[in-house]
Amino acid sequence: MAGTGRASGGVEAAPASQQGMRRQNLAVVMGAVAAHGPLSRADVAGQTGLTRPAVSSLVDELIARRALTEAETAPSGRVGRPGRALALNDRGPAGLGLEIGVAHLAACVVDLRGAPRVWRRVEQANAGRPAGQVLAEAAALGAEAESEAAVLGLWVAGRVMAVPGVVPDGPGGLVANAPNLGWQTVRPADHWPDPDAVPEPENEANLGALAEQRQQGRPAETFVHVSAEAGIGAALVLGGRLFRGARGFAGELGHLPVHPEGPPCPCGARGCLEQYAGEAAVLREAGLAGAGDPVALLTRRARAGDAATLRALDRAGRALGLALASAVNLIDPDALVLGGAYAELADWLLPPVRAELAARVTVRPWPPEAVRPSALGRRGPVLGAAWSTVHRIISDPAQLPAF
Amino acid sequence: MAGTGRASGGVEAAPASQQGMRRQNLAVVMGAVAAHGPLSRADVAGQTGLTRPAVSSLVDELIARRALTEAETAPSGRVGRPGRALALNDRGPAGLGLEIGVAHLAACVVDLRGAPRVWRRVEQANAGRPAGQVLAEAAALGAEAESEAAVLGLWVAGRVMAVPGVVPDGPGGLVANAPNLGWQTVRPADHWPDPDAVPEPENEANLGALAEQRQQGRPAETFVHVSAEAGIGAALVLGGRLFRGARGFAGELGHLPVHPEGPPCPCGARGCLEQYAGEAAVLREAGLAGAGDPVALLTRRARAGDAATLRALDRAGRALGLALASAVNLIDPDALVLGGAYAELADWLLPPVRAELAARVTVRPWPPEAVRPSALGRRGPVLGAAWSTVHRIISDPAQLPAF
DNA sequence: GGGTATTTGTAATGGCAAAAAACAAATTAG
DNA sequence: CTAATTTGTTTTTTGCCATTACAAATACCC
Repeated sequence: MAGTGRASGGVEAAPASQQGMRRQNLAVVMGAVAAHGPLSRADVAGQTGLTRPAVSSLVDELIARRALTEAETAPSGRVGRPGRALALNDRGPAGLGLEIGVAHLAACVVDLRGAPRVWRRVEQANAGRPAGQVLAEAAALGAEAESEAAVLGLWVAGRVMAVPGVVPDGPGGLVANAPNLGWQTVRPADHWPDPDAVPEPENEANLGALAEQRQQGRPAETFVHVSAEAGIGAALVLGGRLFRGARGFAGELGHLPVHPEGPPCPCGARGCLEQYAGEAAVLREAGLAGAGDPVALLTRRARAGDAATLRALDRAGRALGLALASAVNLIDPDALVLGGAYAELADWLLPPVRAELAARVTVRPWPPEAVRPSALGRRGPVLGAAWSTVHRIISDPAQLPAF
Repeated sequence: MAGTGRASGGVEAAPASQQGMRRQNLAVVMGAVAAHGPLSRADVAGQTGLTRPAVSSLVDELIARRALTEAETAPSGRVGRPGRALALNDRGPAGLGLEIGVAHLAACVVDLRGAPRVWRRVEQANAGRPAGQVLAEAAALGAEAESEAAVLGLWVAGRVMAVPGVVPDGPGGLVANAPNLGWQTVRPADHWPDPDAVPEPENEANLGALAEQRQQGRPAETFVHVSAEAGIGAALVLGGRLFRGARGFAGELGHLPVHPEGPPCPCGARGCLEQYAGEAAVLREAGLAGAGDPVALLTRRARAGDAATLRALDRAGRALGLALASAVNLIDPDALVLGGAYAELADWLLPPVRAELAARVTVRPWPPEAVRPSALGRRGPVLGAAWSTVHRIISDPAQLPAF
């Protein structure tokens, strides 16, 4: 995965060297500045446990690598020589996020502080079109965003692309399957015009979850991020790290058996959650035909008080709550986040979801507020894609080129 | 948790020091010897990437700490000076495992190589008795085992106790709730006669999972270990590490909603797995009264071909398969292990479990052999308790006293 | 059987990074 | 203006691994 490192696991640890020590301490300093705002060298020493001379040396290197900058000395108000504030460089390395959606392309660039500085979004239907064509357009959008970022003094140090599909582990950068786009084993590198700017693909639900984690001030360490586009997927963040499963298939929430003898699902089973809370099922139950943006349509009808729509949403919410009850009993997260289309329908989905959870999560305390809509909505995946590069740099600044 | 370290997570990493480097490299050497049998210093250097002089120095220290021993020089057959074989010391530090079951006490001591050297087991009913009394008897059993181990040249470097209940995180060593024993917020330290020999409590299902992981030659990195005693619990091993959830409640498989409108459960919900695959439910469905060992009774009846018993077990297996289908779709493990009582009933449970999984896990390949009975059966938890100390020593030998 | 090549383990040396100690610089308190 | 305090750097020390060199123990070859 991009940014947080794929699960390593195993007993076979690498030996520690002096370079490794240096590398880790660079990351420690970087992390302290990232987490606790502008700090002086002495503050960093106090926070991390490193000595002041060590911090000085590390900071020198981080400044040389354009990761940190020295701000002007702030009037501290306390006695003694004032420290010189260190902050993450907002005119240095940056992360590019791309997104290929069913109905849009998006790009954004964020600086090291995490602030989005460049936005691009194009509404266009991508389903069924040749992958090479779509990727070329995404590349053009990304190049535009990069050149606009260059004007702001930013240079892109990493590129990650959100796609609505399965992205297996491994260095290949392969999209194994993206049914809503009609993609099968597509390798972006094969179609990208600039071979030095090929982005690493990643599942959009995973990136949305990373974005959500960052968005929270004190992020939930362990949570489940549910995201509905055409299918229903969940991303698991466990102990602060994205968990992808043994084969990269974790989070297939849409095929949890909700009513064992329920309606058949194209997957071959019966009573899967998608048959109750999937986009097609909700539209069918509400008696609507899917013209235009189905989420907007549902929102309009629900707000107007249409009985069939409200009934369909309630049914979807109860089924979702049932599936999430299984997730909570298994995983014991401290939060559930509804993202994607569910975030926009939260007004109608949350009550039945919370009711089911209250009834079915009984062996541990479960406050209803633990399930909440995503704060980022549709921008989550792009932001997560861009942020994941920033996260990678902050957790290992040694990979930046020295000047 | 005992042995593998509780989830640390978070961005706040500790700074690396030279002592830390040394510490890690001691563990690297130790891990290489533990994983790949007897090795010479040169072999270790080749395997780990450390240089021979570094390995020499590290090995000296490990020998001084009684973690490694030098065996006699083996006739290698190759040209050149033969290396001196290093092996884990089987006359040095050891791990004590204790177990408090509903109907027994158990203790065992394993040496650094993982071999059990001392066994103790007492069949006795512990449910409902005063915790202090039971703990005193367990302490006596443990002391016996320790003194027998001393005769073999082993000294106990850590003590872990398996209990059928909830053990929250934190240093306290607290058993929050063990319904089958009738314990509520019991702190072993308060009742232990020898304050220097207080064991750290840990949930028995978790320890059983650790034991299972070690038992496998090439251990499954990510698997779910289902264990049925009176309740149904699951331990999750994700990426090689035990996962306990945000609050320590992960793996409450028994209360996954299997049939949403099913029979009411004491937990307050309806249709929980325990109402189909729990001990009480199976006995009721089979028309049996719980006299004596209920698992032995069920096995006997099933072997005799009793129709009601077979029907009850089939029903339990299908419900279990349904719940496990949810687990597989969510977690994407590469194996499911049936432990505890389920291991002994595997002949009758496996077919329906596998059938349900085959029908309901469709979005990823799922070979039926991926679900298998535990190889250790009832000894899993004690062994896991003892092994967890060994694991702790191997992954950080610096904590051993120097001589 | 003796010499040579090969491999192992140790000893001496060097380099690197952080810790410790000492010091210069910049501010506030009086 | 002086003393106290805090910051950041310079210098020295310490600890550990890498490199190099070397002694020891075996197999191979003649």
